[in-house]
Amino acid sequence: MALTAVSGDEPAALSKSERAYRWIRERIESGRYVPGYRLVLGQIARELDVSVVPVREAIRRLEAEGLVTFERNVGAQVAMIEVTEYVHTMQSLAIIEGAATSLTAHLMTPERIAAARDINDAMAASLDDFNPHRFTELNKEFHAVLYEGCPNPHILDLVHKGWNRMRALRDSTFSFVPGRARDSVTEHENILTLIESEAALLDIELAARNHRLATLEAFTAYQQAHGPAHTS
Amino acid sequence: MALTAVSGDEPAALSKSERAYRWIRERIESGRYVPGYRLVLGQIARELDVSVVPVREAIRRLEAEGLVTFERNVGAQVAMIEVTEYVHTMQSLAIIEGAATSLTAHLMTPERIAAARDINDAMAASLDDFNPHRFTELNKEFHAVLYEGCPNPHILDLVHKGWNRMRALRDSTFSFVPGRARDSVTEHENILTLIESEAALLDIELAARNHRLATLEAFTAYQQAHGPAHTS
DNA sequence: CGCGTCAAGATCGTATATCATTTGGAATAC
DNA sequence: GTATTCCAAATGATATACGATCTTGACGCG
Repeated sequence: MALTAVSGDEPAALSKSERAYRWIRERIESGRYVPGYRLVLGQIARELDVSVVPVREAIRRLEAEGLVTFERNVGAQVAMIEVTEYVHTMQSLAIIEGAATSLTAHLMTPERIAAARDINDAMAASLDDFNPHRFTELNKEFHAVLYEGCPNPHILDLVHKGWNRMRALRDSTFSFVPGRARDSVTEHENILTLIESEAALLDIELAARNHRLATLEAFTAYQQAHGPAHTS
Repeated sequence: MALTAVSGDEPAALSKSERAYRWIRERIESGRYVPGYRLVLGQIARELDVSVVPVREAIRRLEAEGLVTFERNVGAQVAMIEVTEYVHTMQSLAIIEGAATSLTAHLMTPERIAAARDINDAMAASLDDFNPHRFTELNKEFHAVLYEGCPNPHILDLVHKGWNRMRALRDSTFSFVPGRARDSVTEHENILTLIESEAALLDIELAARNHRLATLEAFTAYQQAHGPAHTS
């Protein structure tokens, strides 16, 4: 009942604040809003055909999640990541993702392991004709297969947030450190073998953790050698 | 003018939205707003002598942080924690806090270790004439000494957020599981010994992790035996 | 006596309006 | 030519107003 169709459209079961949130977030995650991009309230409000109030709320949520930074009376911009923060985030991601992987290990079916191995094979195949962006995508998929079944949703959430922070860096470490990709594929296979053989969970956890820490070390070593990249 | 000390002054270097955020958060963390307490926008706005808009933004931020839950057209309330979520949060806290502790271990000065030991001695002394609330406070202080110097601010932040979630449960596990407190003190001393003797970082990490996991297991075992407590 | 319907109050959702702050550039003085 | 001051446009911050939705309890019917 109550066809109050005066204003034209119903709430669509989604508040405008929520719509704004998803809209902005999607644009950040898809890369259309690059790190440092300035989010102007009025402009976004016009594009979404809403007032600024819901947009403000959306940005506040994104701020609390760390996807955007905010300065009073100045505005919001897509969060940037500096080298030091990258290192810290990678380190914590190593710990959390390692734990998530080991917690998921005994739930891995042969099918899922096969799927992971397929992805890793694709990564190996792409080593010639190397495309960092593509490789990073596959890398993410590979690890997602290993931890997405994690029975602890809280840890899973932390892993996702960690990956989100990483996206602020254009194409992850593989863009900078050429040799790292090949080692990475080898370590992937090693992790899969551990899971298949039902190795001790701690061994799996440490393998996954050290895999990521090795990537981080490759990055920092490269930084040392070549001077800081233009990450700001 | 200035009927109330808070009205027409200058911005005081703090936006109203920010003030509302801190005000609500302080009330939640101090326990004045217990889990489940309903946060009514208009009421809070009147108490702070501001309009509802800044209050809304504050609550959005708190929502994104997980301190409050929100339902459309119904309102916000201080986040509650159910048993299953408690287990998941404790598990992730075990992992993160263990990592934080080991990362901080080699930065621990003899003074800080002594401070931690003093706190643990106080915990031991309070075992007779047991007060769960007091014991929980000391427990938090003890661990804080062990990880607050963590060089990775990101991990430190995660530890804090984990503890925040825990507060939603009245007085932690020590209220339920009488025997656990004594074991806890022993394990604390064990951790301190490991740090003092500069044991392998992994051993320290696992000791800290298992210490918390043991508390969790004591809780779940108690749950099994006595039926679910009234945690809602 | 129980259940459905409806109306009133409470509360949330959003738009509009106004004030405050920042920022960039033009005008002016040196 | 450079530096400084000041003004105006852009943008953010907040208040107020009104419509939408939910909750609650009264009322009538079976």
